[in-house]
Amino acid sequence: MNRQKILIVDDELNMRTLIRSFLTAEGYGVVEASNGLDALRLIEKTSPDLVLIDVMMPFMDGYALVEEIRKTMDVPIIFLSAKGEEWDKVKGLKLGADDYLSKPFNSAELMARIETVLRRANPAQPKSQWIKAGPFSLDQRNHSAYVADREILLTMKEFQLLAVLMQHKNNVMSRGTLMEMVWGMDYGGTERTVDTHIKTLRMKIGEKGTVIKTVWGIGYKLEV
Amino acid sequence: MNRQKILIVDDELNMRTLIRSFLTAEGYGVVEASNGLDALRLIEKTSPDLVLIDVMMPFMDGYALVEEIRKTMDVPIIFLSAKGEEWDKVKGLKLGADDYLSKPFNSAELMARIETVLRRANPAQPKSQWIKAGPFSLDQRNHSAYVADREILLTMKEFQLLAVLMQHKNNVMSRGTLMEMVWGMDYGGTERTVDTHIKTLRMKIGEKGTVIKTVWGIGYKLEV
DNA sequence: TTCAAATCTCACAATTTCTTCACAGAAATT
DNA sequence: AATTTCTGTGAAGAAATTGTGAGATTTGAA
Repeated sequence: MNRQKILIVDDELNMRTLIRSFLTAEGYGVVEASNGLDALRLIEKTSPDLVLIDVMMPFMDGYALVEEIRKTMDVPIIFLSAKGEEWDKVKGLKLGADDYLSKPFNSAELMARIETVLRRANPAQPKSQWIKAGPFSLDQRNHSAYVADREILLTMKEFQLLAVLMQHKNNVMSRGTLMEMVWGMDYGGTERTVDTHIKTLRMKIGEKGTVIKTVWGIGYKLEV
Repeated sequence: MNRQKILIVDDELNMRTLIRSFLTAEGYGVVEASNGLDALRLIEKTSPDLVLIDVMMPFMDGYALVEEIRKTMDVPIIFLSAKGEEWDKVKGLKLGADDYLSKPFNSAELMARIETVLRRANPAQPKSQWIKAGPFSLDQRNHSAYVADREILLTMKEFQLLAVLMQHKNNVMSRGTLMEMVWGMDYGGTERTVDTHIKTLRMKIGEKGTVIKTVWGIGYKLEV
């Protein structure tokens, strides 16, 4: 759950299998795509932490894929040059890739590049991406939420509201404070909106909904 | 030492005395001025961390005073509206006040505003909010109360009533004073309401309920 | 644009808290 | 002892706050 996801984009099944075996052995999660369109779809859907892209692929080649990805996402990208292929380093990096690697490569090489790129991508917050409190854990980057290993799907407001409550677990938060922290300092709406989101949060959390306590006359508290 | 200084500007002595008792009980340092000119002089001299200003004052009213202060200082300011007066929120805040409070107000309200404004002005002070007296301890921020490590659930009025008694432990508090401090200074209800809350407080406290002594003909006292 | 999801608001129901009152009982006063 | 004054307390209902469903509005993606 906490581990980082890597998307492999390569049209050769053997290559994907090989790389996946490297990555899973190191504890990374792996998602695979055999072409550019699948890759774009999977990036949307799974928000990988890193994308490995083979330059030479049918239909949409690596360069084109990077261009597409960069229109919407800022995910780190490493290029893999095809076997024996001439590598145009400058072209790849200019297009927005973060690093490149020429086949054949060995696992140590690959891991070293991956770690470097990932570290560069999240410089000062290796763990602040994750918030944990009681049965909850949130991945702020992926916007994914778990209640005791069960994933729940939250909207933006619900997610942020839960995040604030978790960051201040066991502390009462007034509706005003919550409004300030989630909606912004000078939001003009009614504070009762908080109640509505608390309602749906409790519903989505399910059984354990009672962990969000109402503190009468004050606000809400996440008690864990 | 490190405690924060608050300047009270109000022409009514009673009001200043009342507010001072709130503030000193909370550990703030207090400076008082009865008019705008004195206030300006004291701000120069003592550099308070916060200024409480009554809107209605002879000679220089609150609005004029804020204008003067803002010419040289950026100290946080909270307006107090005069008794029964119509509050022009927009005018006050536009002029540079950071918050406002309408009389009658109670100590908890005042403290909440003060803390919010001070925190906003100086965002690095995790000041603890615990009050202790005898077997009791209260966390005002979390609205949680303990009797000898056992948590008891108090309503707002009960909590504030106990807080006031604790802040003045071993001193007799008349019903009128308690009313003033918990309900606000010119609350219109009957003082016997205090009795009812004392009753439920004693019940919730349990065995040790007798620490709230009745002082016949005068009021109540927390004896610890 | 057009649609669907997300968000916000509102009204009313449900719940909790607060206040008042009346009367019983205790303490002081005569 | 009788009387007066004050306090304890249970209960009713007033008031305040929260829960919630439904519909309006906004946002975001295709």
